[in-house]
Amino acid sequence: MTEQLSADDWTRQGLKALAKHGFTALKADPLAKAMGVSRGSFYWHFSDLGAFHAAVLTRWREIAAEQIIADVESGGGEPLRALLRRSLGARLDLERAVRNWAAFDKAAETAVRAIDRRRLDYIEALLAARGLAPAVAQTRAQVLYWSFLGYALSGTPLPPARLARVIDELIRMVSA
Amino acid sequence: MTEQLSADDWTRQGLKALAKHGFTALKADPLAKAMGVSRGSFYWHFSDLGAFHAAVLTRWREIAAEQIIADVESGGGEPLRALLRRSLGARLDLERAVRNWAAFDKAAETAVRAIDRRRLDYIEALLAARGLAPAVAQTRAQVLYWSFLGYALSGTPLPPARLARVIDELIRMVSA
DNA sequence: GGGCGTCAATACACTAGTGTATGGATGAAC
DNA sequence: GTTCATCCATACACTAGTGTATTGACGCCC
Repeated sequence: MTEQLSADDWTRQGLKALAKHGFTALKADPLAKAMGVSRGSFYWHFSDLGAFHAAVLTRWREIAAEQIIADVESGGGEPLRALLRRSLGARLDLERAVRNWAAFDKAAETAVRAIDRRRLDYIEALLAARGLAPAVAQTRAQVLYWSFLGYALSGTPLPPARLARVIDELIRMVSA
Repeated sequence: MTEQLSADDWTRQGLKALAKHGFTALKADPLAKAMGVSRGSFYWHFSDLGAFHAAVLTRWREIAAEQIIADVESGGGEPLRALLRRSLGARLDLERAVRNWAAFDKAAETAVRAIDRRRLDYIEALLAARGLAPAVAQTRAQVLYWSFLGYALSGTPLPPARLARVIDELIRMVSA
């Protein structure tokens, strides 16, 4: 009987709804309808909405972390360029939704902060490896990351042609 | 009788609530309670929530535009530096709240887009005036504005000491 | 083939909010 | 001092969602 749902099915659906409709869509009733079951199932797998939200956030943290790793390994060339290409090219709806959520929910804010720390440290290390002094690397990593966030949250994807130019500019900006 | 409220009093309160609690606080009932009146007043001044939201957005557009003007005029020195000092130093809760809102509300999104256009054009003109070629000015203005947005939306204000270093870096980055 | 664990449907009481209709207070205008 | 517009209160019906309690279907194990 594979018709039965697991808690994981619910969190997966949660992430999907989150990316597509924002955190306001993380409600038991609409999700249940979207999955073709009743809330009875939801409340069997999760004690309440809070528990469900926590599960969704945990899953997001894993994904967001995985992506960093993937970016590190992701290519032969310049790791910085590879990272930018991958970050600025990807679907960023989920990123945007979680960060919006973080403005309203303490747990989401904590998750976002953790991911930010991790990404920032990684970028900083990349810049240091390219020969920047620690203090400079820190500031430029910060600015570079803000640029990424601003782009992600603006919600307007770049046409590929401009994207290439933007990446070149970004690399120039953080280079000695 | 100055005890009576005007539509403007409501929108002002709306902006306050927006900055403090986010767009989910833009509801008739809680706002009325906060102002010590009943929803009867609200529904006298506004036909429905949509009309109220539109009024709040209109007011925000005026403010956000005014701020740009103020930044242009704001000082003797480098206009770019003055702009950055003022933008990165200000309270950005309202900015953040409106942009969050824009992810859920079409009218808010339109308002945000309009303000973005205006600010981008202004920054681009500043960079062009500093001697950058048009294409370069466009790209760097874009990146600079993203950095601002990323900072604004990250919700973590910088300590003044780091802020000075960040501004120096930003100016270096967009300079020939 | 009874009992048990797993998963889901249903019905219930509850909360927070919308919008409407109606009526009341207050001040100005005549 | 009546009439009128303005502004607010109250009561109502409605919607969308929460969480709980009870019950039912299904498969498995022995």
